[in-house]
Amino acid sequence: MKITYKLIKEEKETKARLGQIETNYGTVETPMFMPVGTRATVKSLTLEQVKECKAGIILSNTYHLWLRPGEDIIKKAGGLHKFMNWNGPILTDSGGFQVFSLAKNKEKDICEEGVHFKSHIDGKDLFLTPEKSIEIQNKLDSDIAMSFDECPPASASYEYLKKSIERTLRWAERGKKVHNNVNQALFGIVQGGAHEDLRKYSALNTVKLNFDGYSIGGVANDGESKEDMYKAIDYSIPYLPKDKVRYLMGVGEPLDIIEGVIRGVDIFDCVLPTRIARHGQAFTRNGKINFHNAKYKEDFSPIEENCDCYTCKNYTKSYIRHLINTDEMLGGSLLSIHNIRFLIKLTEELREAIKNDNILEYKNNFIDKYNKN
RNA sequence: GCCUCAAUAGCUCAGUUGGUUAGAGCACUUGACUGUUAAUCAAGGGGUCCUAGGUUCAAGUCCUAGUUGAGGCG
Repeated sequence: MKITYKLIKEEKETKARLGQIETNYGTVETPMFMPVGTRATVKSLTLEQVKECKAGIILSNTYHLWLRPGEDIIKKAGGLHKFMNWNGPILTDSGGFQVFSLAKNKEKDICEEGVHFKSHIDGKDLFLTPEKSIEIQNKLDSDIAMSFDECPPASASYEYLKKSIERTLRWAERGKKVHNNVNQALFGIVQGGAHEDLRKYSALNTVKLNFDGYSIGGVANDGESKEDMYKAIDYSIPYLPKDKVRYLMGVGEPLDIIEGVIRGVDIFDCVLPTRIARHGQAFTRNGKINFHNAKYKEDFSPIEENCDCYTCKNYTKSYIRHLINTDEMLGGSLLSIHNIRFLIKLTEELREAIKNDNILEYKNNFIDKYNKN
């Protein structure tokens, strides 16, 4: 069966909502943060560790798995779940995001049929189409597949974005036509930068195609402002059906997740927790901290006193600083665990705040501490 | 004892026929990262160019002596 979304409760003063996604690999609660495992691995972590962070759905990526090891090998392995040994739900991104940045000449390389680009591995000429992306995802057998979209930044011109959302709609329809995995949901993606009319148009017409869930794409892209990101959400959400999942792609920072939830988003994904971890930084209630900083040399307290993650229960800042400072792999792993758990815990607390109808109060308290630094 | 070579940032080293304010990598101190081409990228601080003389308009660079180190010959 495909996933089903159940709306449980809407928060009193905001658009935040509590929900459940039932999948073939278990039921997860929303709002929820999904760790990213682009190449069928959440970088530097075992899936036992990811599970211990209480992750529900994890992400993987069509473009990267298409190139290596190839979707046929994963199909032979029995699908992505078996291949990577993850018995929870998986969402695969379509590759649209990767391919957009790989296309050198946006006007020429991105055409009606699909996107021409060179492999980032060997420079080989490649061509990815909406049909191909869905076919690959069908074989990968993820629980949620994403439509192949064009992902231009909010800074793109109005004219460009207008043409782009039209084409993305046609791509969405084409992908839906070839989609044939009965155990896999397919999501549509709303684009349109920070323009109200474009977002509305894109949302209404994507919903017309009747997908199993809807994403807001093209945000947190190319240094766009927070205001533009929030606009993109606000301009899209009103046109999305209440009985389907809403996914804000690529977000994000703790404050953006809170703002997203308040605006009616259910699920999020982001590379930040694992990337900044490998770069030596950690999320905390008092803002991000950087383990390259000398002040942690003799700090024998955990990253956060009350954090329930494996890292905080077992290691000190001093030790983590030492690992980061000496380029030891374990440093990135321990910080990844903390950061993923931090964002997942954040969404757990947001769910609690929705139940208690006090999410704005929660937000204000959070921001107070987070920005104090 | 003699000969050769070397000595430049904390470390390892570039530095042209003498010619602006002596550079790099690493280390150090910081910053950035939002559907991962990223264990990445960027910035900053840091110099008695072994010492003392000399030549020259001008010396890290040439000359002399010394110091320290490496190697060679006795």
